[in-house]
Amino acid sequence: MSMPRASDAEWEVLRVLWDHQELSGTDVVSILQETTHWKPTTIRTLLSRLVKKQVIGFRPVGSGYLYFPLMTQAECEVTERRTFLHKVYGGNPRAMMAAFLTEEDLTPEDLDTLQKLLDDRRSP
Amino acid sequence: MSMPRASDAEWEVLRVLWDHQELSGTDVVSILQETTHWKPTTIRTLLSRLVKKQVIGFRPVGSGYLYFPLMTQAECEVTERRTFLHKVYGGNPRAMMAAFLTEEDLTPEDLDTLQKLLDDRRSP
DNA sequence: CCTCCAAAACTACGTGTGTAGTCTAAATAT
DNA sequence: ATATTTAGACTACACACGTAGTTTTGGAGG
Repeated sequence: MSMPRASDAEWEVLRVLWDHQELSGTDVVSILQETTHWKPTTIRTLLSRLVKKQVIGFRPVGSGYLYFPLMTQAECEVTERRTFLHKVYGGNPRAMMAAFLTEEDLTPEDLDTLQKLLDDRRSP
Repeated sequence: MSMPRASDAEWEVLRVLWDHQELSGTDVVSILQETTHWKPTTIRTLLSRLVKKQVIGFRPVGSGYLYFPLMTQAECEVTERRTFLHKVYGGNPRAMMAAFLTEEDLTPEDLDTLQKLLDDRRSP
């Protein structure tokens, strides 16, 4: 029915899998230990929860498994955006964009990029 | 220290208080019962939790209390934006804006509005 | 084969959240 | 003054999450 959601910590794990396509649990652990303080068991718990939510899958390879994403980053982003947009801006993307534009720190380059995107969007 | 966060359900309650400045618990209940299926006790639980988090305050008036926001909607939005931005876009607002611009449904009017905001932002 | 280690599985625990029931004290109606 | 309704306080409970310890098991080495 409804799209599964990944928690903050799970999202970190997902990022690693999106970057590598397919990894053994052990590899996921090593990679995440470079950037977090999580214990290996913590990381494995997160992997299991993602499997249960069917956001990632795994297949046996020799001994052990390889884990891989079942949902693309873009798909997960959509879910998060919708959730956020609904919660904070009542589903109104204009209000949200306005808030980001007027209140977040954007560099001149950011603004240039946006202008380009906007141009593309407006003149097909 | 760190900004308190309001959950999804709590945010609904907050919206009501932001819209009315100050309301009795009973009024909050009536208002929310028009738009949700929540039982009065549920709504009161949410009010209590918001008080505990110090996102709203209350003062006695006659019998009963009046509840009022301690944080503005803008302040709470900032917290949520930061959280979302960090979780999904690694804190990169450009990536996020790009995603919204290219993938969310924006009407031509939305795009016009954005263009105006962008103009304001770019030419001081 | 038996022992030992690392990978995977299972269990755990405090806190937040959605959702509400129950109990008590105060206001209201008779 | 007493009975009744009700607002607010207190309690509950299942499930998500962050975070990890403990147990089991399947090879690796002797």
